[in-house]
Amino acid sequence: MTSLPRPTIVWFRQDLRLQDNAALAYAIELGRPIIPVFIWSESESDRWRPGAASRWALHHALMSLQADFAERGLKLIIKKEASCMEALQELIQQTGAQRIFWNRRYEPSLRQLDSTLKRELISAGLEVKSFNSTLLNEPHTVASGSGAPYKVYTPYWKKVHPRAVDAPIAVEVERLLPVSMKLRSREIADLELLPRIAWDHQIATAWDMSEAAAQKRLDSFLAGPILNYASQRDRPDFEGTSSLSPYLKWGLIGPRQIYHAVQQRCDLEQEGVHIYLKELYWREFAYNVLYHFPHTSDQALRPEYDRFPWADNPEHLQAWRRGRTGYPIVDAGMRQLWQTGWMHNRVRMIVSSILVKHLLQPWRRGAEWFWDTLLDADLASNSLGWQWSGGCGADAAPYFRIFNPITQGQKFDPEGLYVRRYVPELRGLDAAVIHQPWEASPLDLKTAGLELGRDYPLPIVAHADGRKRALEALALFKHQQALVK
DNA sequence: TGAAATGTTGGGGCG
DNA sequence: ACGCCCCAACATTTC
Repeated sequence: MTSLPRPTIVWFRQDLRLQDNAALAYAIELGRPIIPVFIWSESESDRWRPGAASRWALHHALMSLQADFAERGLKLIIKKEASCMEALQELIQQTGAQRIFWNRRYEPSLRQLDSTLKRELISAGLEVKSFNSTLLNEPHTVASGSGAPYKVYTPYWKKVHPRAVDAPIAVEVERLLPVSMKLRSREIADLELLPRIAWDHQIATAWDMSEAAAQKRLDSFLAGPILNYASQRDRPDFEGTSSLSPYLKWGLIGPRQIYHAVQQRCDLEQEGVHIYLKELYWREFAYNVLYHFPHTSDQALRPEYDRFPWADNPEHLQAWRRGRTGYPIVDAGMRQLWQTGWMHNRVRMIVSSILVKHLLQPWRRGAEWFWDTLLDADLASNSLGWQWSGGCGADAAPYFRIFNPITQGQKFDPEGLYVRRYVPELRGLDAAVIHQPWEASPLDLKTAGLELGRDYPLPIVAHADGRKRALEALALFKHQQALVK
């Protein structure tokens, strides 16, 4: 019997694509049969196990990746085990694989898991290689002049943006070699990533979770919206943003691909293009902060804020979650999130300001809800965003920065189109009052067929009162902290 | 990637 | 013609 070439395992995790996949490309270079595998080991995840919406996205991303491999005669192996090590060992024993490659992850608990695994696999005699396919600049390569990690975006950006970005890796998929033996694999459905009760209908019509769809979305964004990005990105009533975040989440597209497509197809002098690239670096900055300050998914970067006396009001929290705060722009955002698995970024800032400032709820409650409901739920970006709103993080909003949900609505949804789309009970109201229905005249309300307090709630707290309360609470806290020091 | 309060300026109405 | 007031528009400061 001729000795068969030993296959290479490519372990897919948050890089569910064929193109620009460094681990896969390197495996192909070796010219040996490849076993692509995905492992679901829930018991190994910490409290930030993927939320319901991103599990939905994962299911569809795996279906798509499996189909893409099947087209080339390969089977994406699905494993469901208590531990990744167990799953990998079984595969190694069964196939005689000698090498295992993957693309690196950066979430603190996953990084720890990966480094343990790498050690164990090496000591078991395997060749293990890891790659970067997720970031433009990995956090360990970025430090300030003094050697400290950056905590402020602008100096971070100034440091990294002049660096050359590696071109996306062209993966020669036609050279993919399958293994000849039949390998045991679970069905993707066995992972039970889909919801038990079918709440995903609208999400399914809004999102096609495939590598091809990600590229299509990139193409259409670069062909139009990016030109007006400077002004339109803040308008939730238009599709002015890239909407690529759900694809970035599981790596259906990578930032190198986005960056180079922008470089090649866009006028870099244009303001919108420039601002968009800066947004891509916000994602990088978020990874940088979480990597260097691994506690910031759970605790404030500024430790004194963990002693802030946040309110604990389950009714308020629930009203916020369900989009029943009585502020139309907030409720539209929360319902967009619930219905579509995504929320416009401008509105994310408004809804988080309401929760943390007007309602004084802990930013962690908001982060947990976003984690469960966002298709793009990303630990680094989510933590950074919520700590920004909470005023307790890196480059955070100062404590006195409190959004006015009425003026924000009027400014960024001037016709009320966004509100009408997601808060149907307000559809009959005129643009002049749609962001403050309590100001509508009795006639307006009658015409709109609306009774406040019955069909739509009155504001959960009057803006002026909520603002005043937050300012007082935070000023008092600042004062007390100053005394403690 | 704020909002509100306060300050300043300048045009126009009007006695 | 002039001073006075009002107030919008803009600028600055304060939270």
